Amino acid sequence: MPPSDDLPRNAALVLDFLLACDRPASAYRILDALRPQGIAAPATVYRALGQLLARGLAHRVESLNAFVACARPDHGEDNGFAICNDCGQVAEFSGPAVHRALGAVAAAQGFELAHATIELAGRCAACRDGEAFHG
Amino acid sequence: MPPSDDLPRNAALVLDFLLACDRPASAYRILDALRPQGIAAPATVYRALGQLLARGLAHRVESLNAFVACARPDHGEDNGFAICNDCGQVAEFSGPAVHRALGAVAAAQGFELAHATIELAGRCAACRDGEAFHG
DNA sequence: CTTGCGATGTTATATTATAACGGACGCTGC
DNA sequence: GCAGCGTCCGTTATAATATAACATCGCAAG
Repeated sequence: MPPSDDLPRNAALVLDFLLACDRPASAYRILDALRPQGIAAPATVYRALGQLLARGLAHRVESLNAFVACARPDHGEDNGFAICNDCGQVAEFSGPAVHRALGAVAAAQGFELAHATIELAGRCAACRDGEAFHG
Repeated sequence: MPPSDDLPRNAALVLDFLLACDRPASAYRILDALRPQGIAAPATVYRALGQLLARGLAHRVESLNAFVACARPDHGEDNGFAICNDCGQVAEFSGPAVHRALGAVAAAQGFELAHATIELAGRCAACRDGEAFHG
């Protein structure tokens, strides 16, 4: 079983909220959503997020200063995100070819790679299709 | 000639500072550095940064919430950064293979790619060498 | 029991970023 | 000239994001 089970209460609350959300949420948005559950301060949310990030159950989307539940907790770290500028949805992807290419770049520089942040901005297929109809 | 010449005064000040810096600087660090030159408020710095970003003369490093001068204003956009966790220095790189791979991932999802953020965290060659000596 | 540690609660503060307003300046058309 | 416009600039205020610091609580190991 995944280590999702022995999560502290607040981390579980935050993870549930992120999973229910279909898009990234800022720490303060999470805070507002979980006030009814007794979460009252930013530090509480950030602590819970820290636990989730450490377990790989959530990711930080740097270019949005926001957080998402991990879509593939089984896969490795260093996944990428495709962020739709129109609808705000985010798709997580793996991209082994991307990692190979990045590994090669790092190796060429003698850079010891610990973590890769890969975030694509653009328009998702659904929003492209929508636009085709409307103009 | 590059469009670096007809820069507004504040943008030129900020760019000079970033070029003099060998590492990323936060907007507030820039602000502090340029107070003697008469820059007094965050908005001023952010406006200048906006002009530089628009011209591709500087980049935002998302994972640091900081800014660097572009190391290769001649090359395309969407360059990547290799960020050393030890010394804080950042190397900008191009990586055509990376772009090809990302383009393929985007295409496979029907995602219309507008901009790619690629940031590697790890240890630069110099810091690795240093460590070899010290332990 | 008691000690130690991880999780939590709470307050305060630091850091990053933008909104909103008005003024100064140069340029263009008349 | 000078009216209109656009860009840049300065300033104040505020929003949004993130962490520091410290007290408490509960539980499991010894």
